[in-house]
Amino acid sequence: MGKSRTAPTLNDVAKEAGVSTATVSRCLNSPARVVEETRKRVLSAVDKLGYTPNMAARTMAANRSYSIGAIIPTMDNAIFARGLQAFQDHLREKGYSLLVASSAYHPDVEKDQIRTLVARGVDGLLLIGHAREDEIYDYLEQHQVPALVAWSYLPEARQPSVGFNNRGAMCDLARSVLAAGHRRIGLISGVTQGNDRALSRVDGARDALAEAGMEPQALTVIETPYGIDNGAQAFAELMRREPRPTAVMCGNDVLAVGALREATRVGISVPGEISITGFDDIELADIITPSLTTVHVPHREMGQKAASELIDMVEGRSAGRSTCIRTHIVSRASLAFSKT
Amino acid sequence: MGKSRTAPTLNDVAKEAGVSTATVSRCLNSPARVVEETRKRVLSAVDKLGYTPNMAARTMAANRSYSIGAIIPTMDNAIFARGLQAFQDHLREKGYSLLVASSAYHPDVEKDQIRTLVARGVDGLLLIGHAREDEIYDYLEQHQVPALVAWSYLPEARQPSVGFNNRGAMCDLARSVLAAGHRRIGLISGVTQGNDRALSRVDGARDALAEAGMEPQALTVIETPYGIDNGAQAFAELMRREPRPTAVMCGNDVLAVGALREATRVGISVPGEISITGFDDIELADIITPSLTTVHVPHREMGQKAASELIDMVEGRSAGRSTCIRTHIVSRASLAFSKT
DNA sequence: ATGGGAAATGCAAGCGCTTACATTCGAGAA
DNA sequence: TTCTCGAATGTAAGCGCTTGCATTTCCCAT
Repeated sequence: MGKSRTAPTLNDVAKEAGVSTATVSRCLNSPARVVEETRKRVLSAVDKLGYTPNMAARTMAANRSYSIGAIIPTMDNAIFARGLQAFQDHLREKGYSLLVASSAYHPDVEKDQIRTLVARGVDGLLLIGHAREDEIYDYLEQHQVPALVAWSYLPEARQPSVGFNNRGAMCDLARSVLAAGHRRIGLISGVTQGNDRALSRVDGARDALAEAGMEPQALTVIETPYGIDNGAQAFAELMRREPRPTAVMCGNDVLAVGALREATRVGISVPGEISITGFDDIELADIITPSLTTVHVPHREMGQKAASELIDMVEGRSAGRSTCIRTHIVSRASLAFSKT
Repeated sequence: MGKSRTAPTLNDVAKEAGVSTATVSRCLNSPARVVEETRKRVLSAVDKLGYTPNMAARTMAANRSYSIGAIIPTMDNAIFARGLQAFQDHLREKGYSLLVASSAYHPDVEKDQIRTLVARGVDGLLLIGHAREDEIYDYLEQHQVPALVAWSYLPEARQPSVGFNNRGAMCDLARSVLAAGHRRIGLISGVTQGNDRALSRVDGARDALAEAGMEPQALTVIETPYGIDNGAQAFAELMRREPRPTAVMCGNDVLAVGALREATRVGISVPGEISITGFDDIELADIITPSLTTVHVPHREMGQKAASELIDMVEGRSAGRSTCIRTHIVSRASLAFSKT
């Protein structure tokens, strides 16, 4: 309503309502401490003036920003985008805002972003995966910024995590592949350097082979950054290997889609000649032809749980509990019995 | 390095370097105003103490936060995620952080988010589409927060925009459909209420029909929220209409994928019996079978341009220039000549 | 009536930084 | 040598809010 050039402050509201700024502040933050009549007066003044608290000032005075930072490798990938969306929805419900940064899978960038977000006074931080210099965790501790790891579940790690068992899930999937009679398996992994999730998935596949009494060489691993084209290229390379694998497992669905595309391009039938598996179960997995056998990860649930746990930590209700989100294998067309 | 319980402040640095806080501040913000020798001393003190400026304090004192807010309908959709990624990359390069909120296509939620972000002191705001109460623009003006609209280009609108011509692009695409001999066309649109992009796309399709001298009834429009399942459902409904359309244009690729899936499910051949088109050219469009004829939108370019324009506005270098991003039609398998 | 004590409110000191203005310094001009 | 003036630095007043502590108010037991 006001035609004032500058936004109303707590002081303006206080004057308007005929109380002190302290009372107005209390009205807004712990209404119970203010008697009803006063509260009404204050709130109507707030309304009349169209007052909105200045968060920077509040942050400074209370040393609390009601904002949470999240650093994810990339938003390009539907996986993170979806989880992040759920995370932010829940945050918002609880009155927190989300500061997002993305590291492009670059440890140095991530480190920098962490400093930036901490300097911005975030109350808590969501990080993807555990692999990270100890120094960073020290820094976070020193600054008393609670951090929660997601997309990975490692209860014994220094940081609490809300995620899933990448290794176990991949092992289960590999068991299915083995059960389908495949004995020469290719694995297109994401870059494992600084990415514990990618690494765990590789380990999981190895576990299954070992368990079946097979030699490690039965598994040919290629590492490549996540991306459709990279998946396609890696697949092409695997096809040149002798002996050719009869099944290609992929570190995530994006790589798998690339592999599938390449197979189609060069006329290799899937799953006729070669079986392919993915990981994550993004929408794409069910849409593509042939549909992808993959590991379903409940990203929304994870984002939601991560938000609520992180808020509990921030508000001192928890010292950091780890939660394991259950995944399951989704069997679709791309995996079939080995013909050999 | 310090084992102090609390982070070092400007004051600590000043003491360490034997100068006043003003000098330290100047060192950090306008180094040229400080003589070299002093600067060196200060910077090494900064280093030694591991000082990081407190952004809340800075925001408060300078009335400048070096953060930009973005409110997008959803991150679930790959389109926004990708554009947003580019946006934030560029922001970061220029020293800005990104505050993200999503409105779930809900005007009220969006309004609320705008207030929240303004209260948080963002220096500028990125909004998707123009359709919005005037009151909101007044509010933004009153608070002197520059806002830029993206995903839509409307040079004559109140707010500057960096986007593309939704109407023109859809019109072009519809021309191709007509050129392929289709005369009964179905259109699965996103919800147009409060979504100028969706509405423009419908208008664009109508333009092409009118241009070809066809009656408006030749176009059957169904509105549904974006989503694969919704696209499938809408497609099913279109198939029940008499006379059945020979081509179904979709408001975006996600809807188109749904339509395609439904066609496959009920055994309607695409493009044999029915042609389908999308909009956006997400990765999916090229992966799916049959591949989707669609409008290619350079999202990364748009995000990038939006960031640089918005920063220009924030830093007073521009009063808000609008930029039109060029789109083009990508012809793939899903559109073919009408057999009838 | 009155004293006591809890509840409600006010007072004012910061939070860490920027910046207008004041002061100091040094070098060249007179 | 003294004066002038611009450059370098210091001083200190906020920015808008929260919160510990002081003060006032009000209700009830006595």
